[in-house]
Amino acid sequence: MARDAEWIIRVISERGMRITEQRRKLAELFAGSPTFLSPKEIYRMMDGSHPGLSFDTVYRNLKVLLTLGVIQPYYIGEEVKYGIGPALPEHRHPFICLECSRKIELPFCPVEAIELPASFRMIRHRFEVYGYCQDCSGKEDAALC
Amino acid sequence: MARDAEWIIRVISERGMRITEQRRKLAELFAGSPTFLSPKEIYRMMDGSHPGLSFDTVYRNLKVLLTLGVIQPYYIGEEVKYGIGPALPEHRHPFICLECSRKIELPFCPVEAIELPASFRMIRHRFEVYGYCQDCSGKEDAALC
DNA sequence: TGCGTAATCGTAATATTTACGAATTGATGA
DNA sequence: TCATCAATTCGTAAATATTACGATTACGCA
Repeated sequence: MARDAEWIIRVISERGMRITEQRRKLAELFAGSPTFLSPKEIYRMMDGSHPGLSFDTVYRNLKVLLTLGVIQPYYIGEEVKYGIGPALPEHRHPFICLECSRKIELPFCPVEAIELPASFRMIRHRFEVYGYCQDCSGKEDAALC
Repeated sequence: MARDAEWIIRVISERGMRITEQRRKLAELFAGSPTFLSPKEIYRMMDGSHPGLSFDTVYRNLKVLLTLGVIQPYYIGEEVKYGIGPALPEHRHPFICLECSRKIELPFCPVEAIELPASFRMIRHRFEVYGYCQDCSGKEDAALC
């Protein structure tokens, strides 16, 4: 299932929502952009093909795409930007209890927010957190890091 | 060097800036809070002891503390919050090139933004990113993840 | 092609952050 | 201790970002 503009359009349509010119353009923007996009950037990029575009339309449709799981927010610097789908295939990172070895899946991946210089290419990563789980809290500290 | 209110006050003073009642209160807030604080939360917590407090004062002093390296911003959910110093002793995580094994230090630590349930305690973590560096980009993709 | 309603526009309201002159107050030296 | 002066704060407003809403438009369906 390629994550292109048509995929986005199909997702919107399958959920019973209408395909407007604005949403089609938005899908093309997200599918074609190599960078994450802020609402203001999206507004500027859409205003060319849709003069008189309302900010309401941009924000409303961003929420639609978020709800549908088509895009995700990334908090870069001090602003919120949006990008198509998860950056990598779905996966989880573990929280590992030093006492009971219980493994709990963390609900996020730090790589989603990473910005490397353009010339670098990220292929894979490893992220593990160690500590004491709910049941084992209260044990003595281990050496930090 | 304990990271308490007096430490913050000392840092401000050593840089030749004045110790005002507002800054003293701000230092106590950051030193005493178990959570990160948003500007609005800070304003509300300070307004009790300083009626008529100006937002300008809050934002200006947040910038002062940021510049001094006393606090750091964390982007939690959709808002910016601030917390005292780095969460852990200073350390770096590596970007490792799959081609030339070059190790580049990443300028951030994902743990800074982690929010675990209150009953969990994080002791240490591991974060490594693998890919192709500036010089080795253009090689074929490896299997993702 | 015509209908019903979801979506958009245009505008304004709300929230957040920054800016600035007048007044205040902390730090310094006599 | 007191006077001085500039850094800091206050009070208010401007700038920016986000959300809200009635009137209008246009998409999807029969």
